[in-house]
Formats: sequence, C-alpha cells, structure tokens
Amino acid sequence: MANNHFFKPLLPGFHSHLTIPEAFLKYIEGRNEQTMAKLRSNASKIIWEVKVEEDGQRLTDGWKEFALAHDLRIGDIVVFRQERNMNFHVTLLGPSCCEIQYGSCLDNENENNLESVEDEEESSEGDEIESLSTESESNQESNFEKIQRKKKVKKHPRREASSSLDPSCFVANVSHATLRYDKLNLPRTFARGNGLDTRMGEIVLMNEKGKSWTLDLKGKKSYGTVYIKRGWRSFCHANGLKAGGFFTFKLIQRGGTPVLRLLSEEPEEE
DNA sequence: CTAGGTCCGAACCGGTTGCG
DNA sequence: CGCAACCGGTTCGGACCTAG
Repeated sequence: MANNHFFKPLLPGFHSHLTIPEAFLKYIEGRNEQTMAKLRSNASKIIWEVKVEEDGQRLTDGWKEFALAHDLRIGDIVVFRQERNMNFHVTLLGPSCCEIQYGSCLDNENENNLESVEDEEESSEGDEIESLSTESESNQESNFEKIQRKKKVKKHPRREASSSLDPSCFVANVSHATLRYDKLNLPRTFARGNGLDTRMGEIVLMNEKGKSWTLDLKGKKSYGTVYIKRGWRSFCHANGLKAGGFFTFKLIQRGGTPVLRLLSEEPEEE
C-alpha cells in the first residue's frame, strides 16, 4: 500500500483548484490518463470525486465543493496521504496547527448515506450501483447538501468551537433588535465563566484603537442572564458595527470594572 | 427515532421617568 | 398633562439534550 504524503497551505483563491506538487507526480502511475481523483477525510465517510485536469496536476471540478463542505479557509493546511494511485486521504489542519474538529454533525449523518458511495468503489456491477455511478455527480451534490444543511443547524461550528476554547472571548451578534432596544445579551456561559453574572453595575467596552466607552451591566436575576444596556447602540455607531455583523470581544480585565475589548470583525458571513 | 424537557437569545410589553 | 424614551421583566420560538 502506497503511503506517500504531500501537504498544501491554502492561499487566497484556493477554492478554484489545488495543484499537486511537481515532485509528487512521480508517485502517480499513468497520471496523464487520470481524469478523476477520490478524496476522503476524517470528517465523514464521503468519497469526493474531483476532476483532474489534463496535466494530471490540478484538482478542479469538485475540489471547491470539498473545500466548502469542510469549511476550509485561507491559512489552513491540507495533508494528502496517497492510499491508492489517485485516491487520497486528506487531513485538514486549522490555524491552531491541529486537526480541525468538525464535531458529530459530519460524522453521524454521513454514516448511512455514504456507505453506498464506498460500495460503488468496491463493486463493479448491479442495478443499484449502476444507477449510483451514472448519477455520481448529483449523488455527490446531495451529500454536499446534507453536510451543508447539517452545518446550518449548528450555526457556526468552528466559530463556536474557537470561542469556546477561550472562555474570555465571546462573539456578539449585532442584530437590529440589539440596536433598537439598546441591549445586548451576554452568553450565559461567558457571563458565568467570568463572574459577570454577579457583578452588576458598569462595564467598559474598548475598541481596537483603545478608546473606551462605559456602559451599564445589568442582569436578570430570575433568569440568570446578563446584558449590556445604555450605551451599546452608541458604541456600535461610533465603531461602525452594523446590524447583521458578528464581532468578537475579549474580556481583558476582570477585577473592578470589567473591560471588554473589541478584537475584530468576523471575516466572513454567509 | 422521537417526544418532552431545558436552555438561550430575540422580541416584546408595561411601568417609570424626563421633558416640553 | 401628555408624549416619548428608557428600563427591567416576561414571553416566545428555535436549538439542543436526553430518556424511553
């Protein structure tokens, strides 16, 4: 069994295609005849069929779907392990240099519907298989939709994961309502984890340049929720935080008046 | 797998306050 | 006194969890 590897850092524009390193091509037998590559990852049991361009070096059609389904981003690193000639297992590494964790949403869901795709690889005949292979593209698309749909349910799996890694950070959703009522609810876990649920009074919000605003920190005792009042709207206006955006805040001071610093706007929103 | 319970945040409501 | 803005509490609906 071949066990050759190569890796690629994802650079701007990576969605359009992925180029196999020149030096790796010697491990691909008859690469000029190869028209399709098969990719799989730990995120699911899906076998992704990706078109290989004539020179046998570029993965094009299907790669974008693979990248989108795995929520790949600029700066991520993908490690290809050659399992068979043009069959690769792909390991996906995030900015933390660790393998990206997709949670159960990709795992469970795909257990059922993807076995059939694997069967397609093993078998060579039979009505069921034939119908699968003739519709392999749409089949792949439907798998893609299932992942997407599942991901939608969990709004921002990776984002949530990253914010949960650092308990002093939270992502604020600047909705029309928060601006209208001049009130921003703090996530309970964030408030509890940082002792804000017992420290009503004032809170300081600081923008990226270090300018600060003092706002009211209120709590709903009976429901255990904590929110920022009076000043949230003006802070948003002053810093150009528009409705519909997601902004990350980090608690940089716990003692005395708590201080939240605006880190940056979330890079993308769909 | 599904129904019921729980949690959470958005939206809303009614009382209070401030101002003309 | 009346209106508008503000404030704190409540309701509602969606997401998630869990037991059967």
